[in-house]
Parts: sequence; C-alpha cells; structure tokens
Amino acid sequence: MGEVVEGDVGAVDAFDVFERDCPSRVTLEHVTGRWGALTLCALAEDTLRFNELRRRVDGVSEKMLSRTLQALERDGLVIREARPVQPPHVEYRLTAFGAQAAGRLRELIDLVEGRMPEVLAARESYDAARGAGWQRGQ
Amino acid sequence: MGEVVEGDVGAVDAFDVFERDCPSRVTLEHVTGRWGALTLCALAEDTLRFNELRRRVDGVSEKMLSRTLQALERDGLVIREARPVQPPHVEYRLTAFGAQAAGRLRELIDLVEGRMPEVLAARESYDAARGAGWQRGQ
DNA sequence: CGGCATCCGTGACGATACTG
DNA sequence: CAGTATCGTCACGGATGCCG
Repeated sequence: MGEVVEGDVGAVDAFDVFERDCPSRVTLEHVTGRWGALTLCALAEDTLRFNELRRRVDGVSEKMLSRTLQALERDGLVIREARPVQPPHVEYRLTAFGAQAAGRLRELIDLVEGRMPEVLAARESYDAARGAGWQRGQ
Repeated sequence: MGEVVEGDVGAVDAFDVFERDCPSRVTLEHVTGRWGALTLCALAEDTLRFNELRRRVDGVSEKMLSRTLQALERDGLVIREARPVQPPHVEYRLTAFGAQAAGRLRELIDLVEGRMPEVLAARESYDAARGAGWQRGQ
C-alpha cells in the first residue's frame, strides 16, 4: 500500500493535501471534521436512521447532522436510502470507501482513547510549567 | 463492541468519544483538525522549524500554526525544543504518541487522496441529481 | 419521522503590525 | 527567526419554527 508505480507521470501527488487549493483537503475535512468522524464511525457499526444517528452521536444538533450527512453523501462516503412510506423511513449506510475511511478513523480514535490518561498528564505538566497563564480554546 | 465488563465500574468506555463531554473528543479534534492533521503528518516526515513547517503546510497562517503547535504540545503529541541562540532556533518533533497518530492519519490521508477521482465523480452526479441549485460550504 | 429555513451569537481564522 | 498582539470577517453551529 502506498508504493509508487513508476512510469506514471506525476499522478502521484495529483491530490496532495499539503497543497493549499487541493480538493482532497476539503474531503479530508469532511471525513475528519468534528461530526464527520463520529458519524462515519457510528455508521460503521450499523446502518442507522436519522434520529438513531442523532442519539448515537451525542451532542450533535439536527442541523449539523443533516449538513454532515449531505457532505458525506456528496463525497460518496455515505448512501442515503429513503423509503416512500408514511411516516418517512430513511436509512444511512456506508459505501465501500466510507467503510474504509471509518476503519482508519476507528484506529485513530482507539489510539487517542487509549492514550488519554497520558494526554491528561501531559496537559497538567504543561499547564504547571507555564503558570497556567493560558486560555485560548482547550 | 460496547458491552460492559461487569464488576469493573465503566472503565471500559471511560474515554468514549461518542459521549458529549468526553475529553477524548477535544484531543481528537486537535489531532484531526484542519491544521492539526497536516502539521502532524509534516512532522512525521521530518523534524522541522517553525517557518519550515509554515511553508510545508501550505496556507496556514502564523497564528494558527502557533496555536496548533501549542495544542499538540500540550496534549503530548509534539515536543518543542528551543535552543538558546541568536537568532532563535526552535525545532518541533513528534513524541511516540504523536508519531503513532501521524501514522494513522497518513493512512487515512493516503486513502482519501487515492479515492479523489471517485469523490469528484460522486459530487458531479450528486449535484446533477439535485439541480445543482444549492450552495452552503463545499 | 426527517428534514429545511431563519435568526443570531461566539469564536475560528486571516492579515497586519510589533517584539525579543 | 519565532513568535505575540490586535483587529475585522464570516461561517460554524445552536435554538427555534415549519413542512411533507
């Protein structure tokens, strides 16, 4: 994974995220965004309906969940399936790409969760060192 | 996933990101944030100085890079090493935790970059389907 | 139930100037 | 070089209300 097939001219860095106007940055932000990441991971566990998702991703507002799902659907990570019944029944599930992304995210999240004790300790010593004269977002 | 080991009082999901007030969410946002992710990946390739980093992460402002680095240092992902010389010489490098996080991020980014052609196609068909009469951020 | 439209505050973010 | 300080903007994101 990741090795380069030579002979292919420069298609390698065609979508390099380090470039400021690269479209891959936008997609990456959708995937790694505050709600995007959690939404993808929630859908990786199970196909869910709108309000089930809302409950699973604790704290997300209706508007943001809606926006997040639209962005992910537009980028081809999520499939929205609406069954024409009364009352409405809409389900969200992942595409193959979405499932892969969710898998990578899961690994990252598991890592972070597992390292939290160490993170909390690091914060304390950081704040202790610089007189706690901080502020700025968390 | 999600089952509780009885007898042990909830230590299992002690840092579950799906919970709204969990500190792991904040750290995850630092790691996956717009500039956090790129900064970590840049430092995974090499130890860098402030302005080298600024050039590598195309588009980041001084202020945001500074904030990003502080957040990552505080969470124990980045080490800031200042040598007391004139002119100032400051280097940033990853901790073991930071390197692991960067590795996971790299995999995610590689995936996204590789799938961009498909993403672009998905967007076109999405926009085509719904009259393209939209807007809202990307 | 599954949304979209609207109002609106807070803070993220960029540009610029300044310091050590 | 490596930042901090200050200012202005605008879009993120929550609350509310309405519709199919």
